[in-house]
Amino acid sequence: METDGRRGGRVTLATVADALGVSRATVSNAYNHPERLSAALRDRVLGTARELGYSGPHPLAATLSRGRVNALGLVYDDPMSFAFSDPAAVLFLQGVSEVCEHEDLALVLISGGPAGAVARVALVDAVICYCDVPIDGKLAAIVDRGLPFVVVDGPRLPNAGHVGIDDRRGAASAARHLLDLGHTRLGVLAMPLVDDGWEGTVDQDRQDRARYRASRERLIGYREAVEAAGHRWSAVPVEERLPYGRDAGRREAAALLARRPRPTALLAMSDELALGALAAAADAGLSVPGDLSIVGFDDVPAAADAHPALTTVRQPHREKGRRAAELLLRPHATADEHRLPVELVVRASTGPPPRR
Amino acid sequence: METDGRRGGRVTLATVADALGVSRATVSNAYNHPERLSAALRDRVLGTARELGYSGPHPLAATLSRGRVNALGLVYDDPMSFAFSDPAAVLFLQGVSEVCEHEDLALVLISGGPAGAVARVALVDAVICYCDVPIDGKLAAIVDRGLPFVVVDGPRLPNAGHVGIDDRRGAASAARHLLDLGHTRLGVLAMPLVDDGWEGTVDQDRQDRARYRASRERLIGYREAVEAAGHRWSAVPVEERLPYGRDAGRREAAALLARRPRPTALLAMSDELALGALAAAADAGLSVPGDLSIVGFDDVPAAADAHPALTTVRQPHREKGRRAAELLLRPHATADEHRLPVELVVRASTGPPPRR
DNA sequence: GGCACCTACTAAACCGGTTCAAAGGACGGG
DNA sequence: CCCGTCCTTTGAACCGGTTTAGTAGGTGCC
Repeated sequence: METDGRRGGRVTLATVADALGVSRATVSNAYNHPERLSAALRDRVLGTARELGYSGPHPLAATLSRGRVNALGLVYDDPMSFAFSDPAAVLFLQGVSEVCEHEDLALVLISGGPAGAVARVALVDAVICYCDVPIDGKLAAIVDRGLPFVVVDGPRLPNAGHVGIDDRRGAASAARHLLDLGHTRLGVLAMPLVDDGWEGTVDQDRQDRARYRASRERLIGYREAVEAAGHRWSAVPVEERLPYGRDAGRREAAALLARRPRPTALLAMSDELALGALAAAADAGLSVPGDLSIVGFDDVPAAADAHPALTTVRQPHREKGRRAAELLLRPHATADEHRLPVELVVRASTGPPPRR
Repeated sequence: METDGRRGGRVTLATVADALGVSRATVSNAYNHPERLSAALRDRVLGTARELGYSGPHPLAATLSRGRVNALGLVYDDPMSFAFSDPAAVLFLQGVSEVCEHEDLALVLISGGPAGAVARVALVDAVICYCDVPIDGKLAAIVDRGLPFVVVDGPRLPNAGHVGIDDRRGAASAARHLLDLGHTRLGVLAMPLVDDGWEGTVDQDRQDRARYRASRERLIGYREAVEAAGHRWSAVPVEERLPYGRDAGRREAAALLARRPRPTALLAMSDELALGALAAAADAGLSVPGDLSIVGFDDVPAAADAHPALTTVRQPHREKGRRAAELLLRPHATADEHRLPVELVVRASTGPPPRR
């Protein structure tokens, strides 16, 4: 028997094995299959390990043999830190982390270099792609590595699970709500549609080129409802500002409210944008919903707390996170596509248009 | 030369090496030290790899040799999913993730089993302990493994970095603000102090036994200010409710407001609790700050958006996250203790006590 | 007393790479 | 023509374990 014991001073499993004159397999078993050892030997092994300052098998090495790291990866298409300023993303993360917790998995947030440097080497068993599958390096890295993954809110991809909502229907219900109330002059607040740093009023071509499937679908939903009500979509101004967030919403709304005739209702593609619009309305001295109705999308917690409370389209963010994680854990226990329900939540930010 | 090529069908580095009749070292170099190979050979290696469907060195194996995983761990003492419902924690996470992004590191969220099952095997190079170092399994696992770590908001520990704020001074400034305004009947809204599921009015013994250093320090800060103003601390009721969050704040405040004489000002140990108190005031038909003043702690974004905007103690959550991460990346480039500034932000939720 | 069967433990292959010392060959200078 | 250098490439050790097939020794059964 010529194991190596302590090489370079590090205390490894072999060190312990040598100290006891047993094989490395035995020490390994003491940790991983205690029942395979006699109680006496097991205690001796564990005792000696403690004395030697050995804190158990190196997880990396164990993992290499076993082939599983017990971790779920999450990639996001903006820098990961942006996710933390988007309440919807935070809820989604919460859902994912609930499952990870329950399953004793680590949750690995992957961002880093645009070339997917981190994604290429991240130690994970599977990946949730909370993004619209931009064909940038991150996803490519995941696919190349052959890791199982699920796409959330993006397009369906071969060999990948899918979780999403019916964005089109949700958007349509928001628009229909306003139209039913009698509004005829609408405006739309959009998130960044194309990654070119552009700001302004969006024409149809740009709408069609929107990078995110969710953005495109929501626009189509609005459009279908507007046209179904007999109005021209081209008469509905769509504003886009950078960066994504409340301030962008405020500026978009300001631009729309400066138009004459002024819109009487705004469709925001997210609650963050809608909350910005609320601020813009206050800036302009308009009362909501007296002078202006506003509908959001997402139903984040702040929507209900807003003044007035925001009418919005609810989607189950946490549930999306949970489903995505579960889809990866039990690939075949369930359909690999999940379309979660959306629901219009009417609160206090919408009402009939002003008398005139 | 008798490498093994394709074993079990998996395409490994050896497969590629064999296909080309070169050594594994050469293939490895093609990926990790391209400059050491002639351009011709390098291209041949990479080309063959592509043909064979080899997507580059297995990160796990590479990592085992190198000893570095390029990932930072984060442990939290509640289930990780709770962190996502605490806006202060979310900001902290954002700070950490900014640094990770910049350094091309993955960020690993560690929760799972109370015994630290996940912490014991998580694949990380170092750990941020965003918690008060409860002596539960998670931290023990980290220490056993000999991983470098930094404690945030907790006690100073040997061989560990530290990031925090002056909780005591921050709390004292909040209390002093109210006392300066002329308030004499105060009440305190506390987060859960001891992990025993208890709810009610907290006596001094329980205050001293508070599990979290930050909780203890904030209480001491309040106390010092109160006593410095010549009042008795024992006359200030401290309420504790479960679980941590806005609803707990609402119920704590309701309890305090039911007292006779009624407190004219509330000190909330966090903004979440303060926002709950705002709701409780509305429930009770009290105007803020006319009938009741409220001071929070944290200055989360929602504090400024509240109605009325919340007076609170600002602490730099994101900066805490950044510092913690940087401390681990450059252990000696900087002092291993960081005490960040706090600052009272006076907004609209505080004013003089009602005339009578 | 002989044989099948357990139990407890071990040897050796394996996981999939990285790295370092050294070897082979080309090249330039004297 | 010989020698020292530089550039490529390689063999072999190493990272720190897990696992499988198999061996020694004891037990139960007839």
